[in-house]
Amino acid sequence: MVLSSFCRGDVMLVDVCVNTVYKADTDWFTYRLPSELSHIDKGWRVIVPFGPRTAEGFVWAKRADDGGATYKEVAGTPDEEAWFTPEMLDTAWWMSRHYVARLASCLALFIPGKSGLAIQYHYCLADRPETLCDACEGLAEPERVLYDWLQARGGQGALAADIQERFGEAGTLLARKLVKLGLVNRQSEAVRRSKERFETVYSAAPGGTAREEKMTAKQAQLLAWLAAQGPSTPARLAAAGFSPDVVKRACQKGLLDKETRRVWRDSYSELDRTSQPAVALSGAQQAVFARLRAGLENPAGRRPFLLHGITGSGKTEIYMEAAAQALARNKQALVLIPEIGLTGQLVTRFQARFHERVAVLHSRLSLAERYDTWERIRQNTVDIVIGPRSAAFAPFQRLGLIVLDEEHEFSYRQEEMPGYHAREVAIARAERQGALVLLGSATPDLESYQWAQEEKYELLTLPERVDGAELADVSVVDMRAELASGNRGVFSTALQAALAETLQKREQVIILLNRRGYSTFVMCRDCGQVVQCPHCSVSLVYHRPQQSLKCHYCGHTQAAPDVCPACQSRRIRYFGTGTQKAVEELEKLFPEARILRMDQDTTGGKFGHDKLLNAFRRHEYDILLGTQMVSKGHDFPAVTLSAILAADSLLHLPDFRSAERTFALITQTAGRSGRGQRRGRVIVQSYLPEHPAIVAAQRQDYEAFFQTEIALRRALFYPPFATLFLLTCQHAEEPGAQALAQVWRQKLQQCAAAIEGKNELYGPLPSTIARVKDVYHYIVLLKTDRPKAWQSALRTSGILSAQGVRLDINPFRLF
DNA sequence: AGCACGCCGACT
DNA sequence: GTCGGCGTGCTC
Repeated sequence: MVLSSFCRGDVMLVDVCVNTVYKADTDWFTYRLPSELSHIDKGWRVIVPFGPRTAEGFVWAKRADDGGATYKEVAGTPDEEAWFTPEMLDTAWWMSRHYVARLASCLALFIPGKSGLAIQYHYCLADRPETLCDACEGLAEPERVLYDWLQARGGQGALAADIQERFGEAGTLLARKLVKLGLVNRQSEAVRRSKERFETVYSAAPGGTAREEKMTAKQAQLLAWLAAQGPSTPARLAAAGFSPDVVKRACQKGLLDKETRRVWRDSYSELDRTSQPAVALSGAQQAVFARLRAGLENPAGRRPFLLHGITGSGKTEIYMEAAAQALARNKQALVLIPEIGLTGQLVTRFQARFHERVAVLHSRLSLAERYDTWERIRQNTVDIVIGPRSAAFAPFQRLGLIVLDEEHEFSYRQEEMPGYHAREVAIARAERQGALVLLGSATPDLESYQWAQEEKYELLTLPERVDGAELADVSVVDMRAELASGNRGVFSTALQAALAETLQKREQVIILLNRRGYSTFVMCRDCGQVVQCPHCSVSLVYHRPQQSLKCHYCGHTQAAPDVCPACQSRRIRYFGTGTQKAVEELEKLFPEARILRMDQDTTGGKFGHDKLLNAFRRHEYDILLGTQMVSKGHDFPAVTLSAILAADSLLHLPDFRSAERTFALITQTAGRSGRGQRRGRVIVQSYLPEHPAIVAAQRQDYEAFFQTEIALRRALFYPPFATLFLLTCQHAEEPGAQALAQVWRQKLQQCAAAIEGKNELYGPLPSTIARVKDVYHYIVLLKTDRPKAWQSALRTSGILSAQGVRLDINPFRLF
């Protein structure tokens, strides 16, 4: 019997991944399990002492004591069962090795908010022996004030948060000093960051009606109402005219059953839930779906599917059919989307078809709401989850399908450490749970398409729009010629003509300009000085509504100057066009048009995006002008013209993915046009119309773009042919950042000697934006065809415990 | 990240 | 002689 090895007297040890920042190369620390916690096992969340701190930890392994050393004890657990399933533990392990990250930080991703516990420090006066009186008398003034304040609070003491509220940041330091002097005791307590919410519900007791003779008229009414309406909360009963007194008496008489039940918090549950039946699939869709169904039926040897479907080809219908198939097999489906709020009607359509079986995880949900949704997933009460990349870590136990919509989007990569890619995590989890992966895009990531060519993925295509709609007609306007002919505005003559025509026909327009603000930089005509952010190495952007200059990197704001800050000249001018100025120009050109601006500055609040997009959909506006967020997956049938004002803005960035991003941006924007019965037009304004990315985008020819770009990647040794390791070294002083980068370059050079294959090392180089928020950034870049060897070499290089160094594997940008 | 230890300069 | 600066090292 397995239990025999756990007999009484055996001391059990656990290896615990501590979920806090520390500088050591180890992934776990060993603790003793006290006998009252002997039920704790692999995958449990625990509370452990860690140095002078109390911390949250995750049990990685459990074993019998070898008597070799003494260990601290596990202090407790916040849970009644293991938090992590074996599959989650395994996925986290894979992530920690693949991304060269700490195991605890990978495990933490499986918890909403990355931690389930908040550690509260509690200070109270020590029982003061007489010997300490002197210390007390000799206190300096600030400590004295805190001491007296604590004394006034009596036995209850104060939390660190209370002290900070009263005395500010300095209060924490004062409190520590008092602890050191022995005048004050500090205790730590771990509290759960999110608590379940319960509500009371009343229902008619089964035998209640049999006692009719004892019932008052009101009570009879109450029972009848409950019989009709079902179990109800006190609030609902009160609203129906039954006072708390009536309910209480009825309950005492045994007429009612009182019950407490868990409430699932979800501020999105009241969204549009109009029912929509399944739509019949077209021929091409059916062919694609047949492959997917075969994949769902026969998991053996199955690869991830890449669905390359042009814009408007009905990818969402395929996702829904595949999800329905998974549900029919009693499996769960996860639909990942780049960012909620920018997903058009995908959520609405899923909810319309699958109703309450769908849960939406939203980046703007509160922590409590996220916790509740995770609990519902864990309890298997939802079958379909739609969410952003963080949803890839939800506690599924019977996944049948993972969909990544718009799989090329960069928001699938997490910028904070560990810098994972949701596609890679999805594939890792799917392998472990036997789920099918479906990646969908009109402009697949070059890497994904290459894997499809190499048959690591199975390629599915939807080459035509549904209902015979035609792809929009794309024309490119050479802005150099426009400038030569004397038009210095942001709207070319061709675009102005197209706008006039479209507005006259009462059709809608989407215009993309990838820069927010009014003017993109401010320069003095006499000394040539451009106004820079005092904390970052970027120029400040003029925002007209506030009459201020803003930094788009750190948020620094200052008043817009009338004279040059450097030479006091009055010949200071505003250059470049952002969305604010573009709207202003548009208003001058078309005074009658109703224009809606959409960028980060106009989309605040929980439903910021939805509000604007819905107003545009209701045709309350003629023109939608904004940053990239206007180009993402929306479906507006009345839009027949879309335009990109500065299509080459991304091409100037020093990044090997610039062309890929430009092609995707143009194609996606073009896809917004002509989705209804009328054919759409697209106007692309560029100073580099001959660039291959723009030429291919004009023809909407992904295949051609892929062929030229992949050849470049191969020749220049870039992903998918190389794996990139990007080290970013940060320091408050520029020489410090450079020196740190130099040290790491040398370390990498030493590693390279032991790793065969192609390894190319670059740097130290100042990052494109050398300073952000007063911190200097230098980079070292490694390109290699031996990623596995480098992952293990870097793991033992001390990088996990190094100060001011971060490592990204295949980062989504290099600058 | 915290916090302790420890090794040198400005004060009683 | 000692208070306190922050460099270095550790967290089972």
